[in-house]
Amino acid sequence: MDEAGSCASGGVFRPGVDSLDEPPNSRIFLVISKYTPESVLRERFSPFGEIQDIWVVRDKHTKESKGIAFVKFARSSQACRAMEEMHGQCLSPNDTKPIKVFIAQSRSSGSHRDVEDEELTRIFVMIPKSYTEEDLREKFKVYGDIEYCSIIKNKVTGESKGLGYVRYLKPSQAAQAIENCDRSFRAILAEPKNKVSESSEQDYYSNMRQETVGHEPRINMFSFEQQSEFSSFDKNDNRGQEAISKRLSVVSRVPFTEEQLFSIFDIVPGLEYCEVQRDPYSNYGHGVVQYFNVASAIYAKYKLHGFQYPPGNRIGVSFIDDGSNATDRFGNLIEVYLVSGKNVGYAKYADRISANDAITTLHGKILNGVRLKVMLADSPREESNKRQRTY
DNA sequence: CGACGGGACGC
DNA sequence: CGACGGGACGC
Repeated sequence: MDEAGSCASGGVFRPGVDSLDEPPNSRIFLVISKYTPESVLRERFSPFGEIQDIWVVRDKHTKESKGIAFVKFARSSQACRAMEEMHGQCLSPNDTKPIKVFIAQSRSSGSHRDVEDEELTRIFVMIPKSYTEEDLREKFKVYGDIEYCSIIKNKVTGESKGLGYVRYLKPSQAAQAIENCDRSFRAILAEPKNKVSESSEQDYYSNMRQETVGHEPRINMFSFEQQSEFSSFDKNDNRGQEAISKRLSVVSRVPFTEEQLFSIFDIVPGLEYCEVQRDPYSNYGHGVVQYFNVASAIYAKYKLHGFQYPPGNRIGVSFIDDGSNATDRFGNLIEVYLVSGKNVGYAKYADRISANDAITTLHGKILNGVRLKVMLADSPREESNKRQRTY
């Protein structure tokens, strides 16, 4: 590229190859079974967008699959959604291991390190100097769940430099912001600030456990290896004043049985019970699902709202405010919601100080190679906007 | 004459 | 553990 010798025969410029990473982060890297054919990949990944290329890597001589594949999408948001939805799934019932899905490293980078969410969820934008963080949030919340917004300011005068960051919960949301926001924002992915010192991740973990003992919160972390297959679409339509709780209301134009309801929601660990409520005056299905904890309910709502069951019919899932959520802004238990990659967790602290302490200590730290997100789980008093915290 | 292009975080 | 083919190229 930089040699003066132009493009002779050696270091060729191959448009076909270089376009593999155009636009950036539009190609996914898959670890799959050696027996999964390309047709299955096409079938399972085409719901996420326009597939431009599928390549199952094979041994040059034996032609046997190496259990690796690349799928190129037209857009980065499509690749991100495919990753978010398909990682951890089994493509076939007789597969022994769930598949892994990552955004592929660009070919020119040469690195084989997994691309982490940290690098895919924060965007860097140019904004009018008059913008506040709240203005920024208002402009960019339509693209997804914002974890935080920040603006670069002069440290002495406090005046904006016209540059800002928006951190989303999911890579697909950051990608959609970049793809769809006004061009005047010049939105791009932000370079990670701290070139990760993953060395002390074990320390953070033990710190967390110590704090846990000190303030007696309950922390539950779940591993959701098993996910299901929905072409989840508008997962973002429920950022209203919803009260988070362990109970979910399920509605459908098509009636369902208790067994069917159970089989759907049992996908998420922690299901306590479910029941169907028949409305004799309509043919709609209505049910109530309850989990043992809020984290499971949050995750279930996130994964199953908009799920097609039966195919072609989307079910709606929303929280039922039954008071089971012990969050309290003036009183006792403060809930903290944790997100670590594909895991979600939930903790209760005795007071706001302890909760804030946990947040400042843990938020953004790298645990097991994944960036922790720690937020207050509920804040019904906010007059402006509340965010949905689910991933 | 008259408005384009620029762009990085308190450790 | 689990990372890079195929095709055909400018008058």
